Amino acid sequence: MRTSNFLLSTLKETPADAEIISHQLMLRAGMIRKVAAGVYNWLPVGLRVLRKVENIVREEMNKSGAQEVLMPAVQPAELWQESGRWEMYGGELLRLQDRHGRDFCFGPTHEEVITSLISNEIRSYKQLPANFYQIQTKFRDERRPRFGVMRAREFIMKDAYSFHLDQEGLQATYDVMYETYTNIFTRLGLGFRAVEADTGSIGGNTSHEFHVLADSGEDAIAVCDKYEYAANVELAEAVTIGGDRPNPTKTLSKVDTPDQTTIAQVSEFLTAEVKTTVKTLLVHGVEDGLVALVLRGDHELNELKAEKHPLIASPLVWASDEEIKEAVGCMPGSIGTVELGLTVIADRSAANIADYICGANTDGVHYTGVNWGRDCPEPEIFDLRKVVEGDICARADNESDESKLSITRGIEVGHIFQLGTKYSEAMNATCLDNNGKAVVMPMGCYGVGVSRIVASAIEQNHDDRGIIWPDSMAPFQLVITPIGYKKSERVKSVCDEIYNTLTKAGIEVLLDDRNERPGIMFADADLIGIPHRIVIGEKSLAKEQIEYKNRRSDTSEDVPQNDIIEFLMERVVKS
RNA sequence: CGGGGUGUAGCGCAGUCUGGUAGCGCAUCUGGUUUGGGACCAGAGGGUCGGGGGUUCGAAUCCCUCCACCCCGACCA
Repeated sequence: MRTSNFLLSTLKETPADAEIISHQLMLRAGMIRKVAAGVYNWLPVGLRVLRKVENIVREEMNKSGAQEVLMPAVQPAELWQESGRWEMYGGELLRLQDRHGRDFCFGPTHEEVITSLISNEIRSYKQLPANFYQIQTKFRDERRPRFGVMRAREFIMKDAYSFHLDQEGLQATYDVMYETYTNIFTRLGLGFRAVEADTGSIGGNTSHEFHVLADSGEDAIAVCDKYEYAANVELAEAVTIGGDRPNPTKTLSKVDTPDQTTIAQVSEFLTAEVKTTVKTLLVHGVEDGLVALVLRGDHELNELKAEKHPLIASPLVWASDEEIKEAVGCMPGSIGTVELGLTVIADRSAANIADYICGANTDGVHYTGVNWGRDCPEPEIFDLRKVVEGDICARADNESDESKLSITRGIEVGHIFQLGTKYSEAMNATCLDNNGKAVVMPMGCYGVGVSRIVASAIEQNHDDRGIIWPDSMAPFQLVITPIGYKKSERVKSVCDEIYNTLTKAGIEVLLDDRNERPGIMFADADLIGIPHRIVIGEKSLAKEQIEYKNRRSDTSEDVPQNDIIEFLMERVVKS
């Protein structure tokens, strides 16, 4: 490709509304342009990268034995009513009506469509297992789209759905997909990690997320290398801290704490360590009435864990100030475990401390020296809190520095689930087993955020000059920067010859034949992140040398003109 | 959904408080001088000042209203 025939819409200045580096660079490099909140145009440079990712995903999926299909983006409401998600899915589902007033939605995911399709196509266990995928535009009406294509409303996703005779078959395909995803992200040249994950609204049980590791990631991941444990913080198990609960040593006493309502205020006012306080949070129960959740003052509630408790309403609903006043007689900030009169569920660590401080259920008053079993009933114990850096790994058999969790951040680019029979049951997807008996097929589902991968790769690979693509994703492998293309016949003919030879050899070459100053051409090539560059000018040709530079390296090297083709063929990865 | 903020040329911004013919830098186009890391000179084009309504002799500026976009939050006990 020649730049004279290619839309290189680079920007010198950073658009004001782009917050994170990948969004800024995608705009500056002329990869994307915004059409509406969370909706983007892909320009030629961007689309070339997107297609690279798509192709790698497609190749690896095909290798795994999955079959490509294409389902409609617009789906009839009936299918969603059948699965029960028309009501459940909420605001993220973009609902539409056709001219007859019939309800449709723009598909945010395709479990309904595929299950309905396959239930008609697959009749016999002999056709199983089967795995179908597509690469397609999805729409999820995010309440807050942001970060460019990282969290867009319209985006490209690879989604796959597998069907099985039994759980064993599902597990086997799940393992194959785990392997396939590992291959995909390895081929893309990304630093990533597979982590145990919550299954969220899609449903099902076993699940792993694949995260590209980056500080700007929206997810926190707890990792312990020693025990090979990695889990999304949403899910990561928090173990009890500090052995058996100590015996009480203090007596229960009431202290006035006027206007002290937060943990920080109370602990400072009473000159006590934060971890000797507990906070009592009131939420709605499954039945009418409130349930009290007790955490150590320095810990935070993990709402997803709380929602899994059978007595707690899901989704979690916080008690309002009025409800708290009515049930307890005080405002939030002075609630405690003594004579509370509500069901109490305590986090493992909160249940394991003695002589703690909590509210006295009267505004401006707290208790000190509170002990479970003596001053209030023993609580029900449940894992309620978010893990924090330095917690002991749930898989560890002893407490040591090696068994401590570290927390890193990641961008979720892949997610694999074992769905079980949630959808096949609802939509009656059965096949006959070898006894001629109808069996509801267990399902798996496997997603890759194709457009998000593009952004996450930039988060991981950039410098102050721009993007540094891994070879596998680069819009072009090589850029030829001539010095004096329009002035020097010799420069022009050498450039054209190398360009033609390499292009014929299947390498994607960008020849910068604009009549620009070298500084502009260098800046553009660096900004759009082409991994390999050669510079051809009269000066070096006089020495029969051609300058080569890798985008990642600070220095260039001179290559004899006669060896340049061989040199480049060796270094530049063919697409 | 709650809170905050911003809408002026393709991009980045000033002008709004205190009403009086719409500006700057970058980009674009023309001519010239340049040409190894975002050049210089001269000239040119480009704006319903987010939309609608109102006040006024006169509105980018004041008032009302709608819209779009961005940020923060959704942990308060």
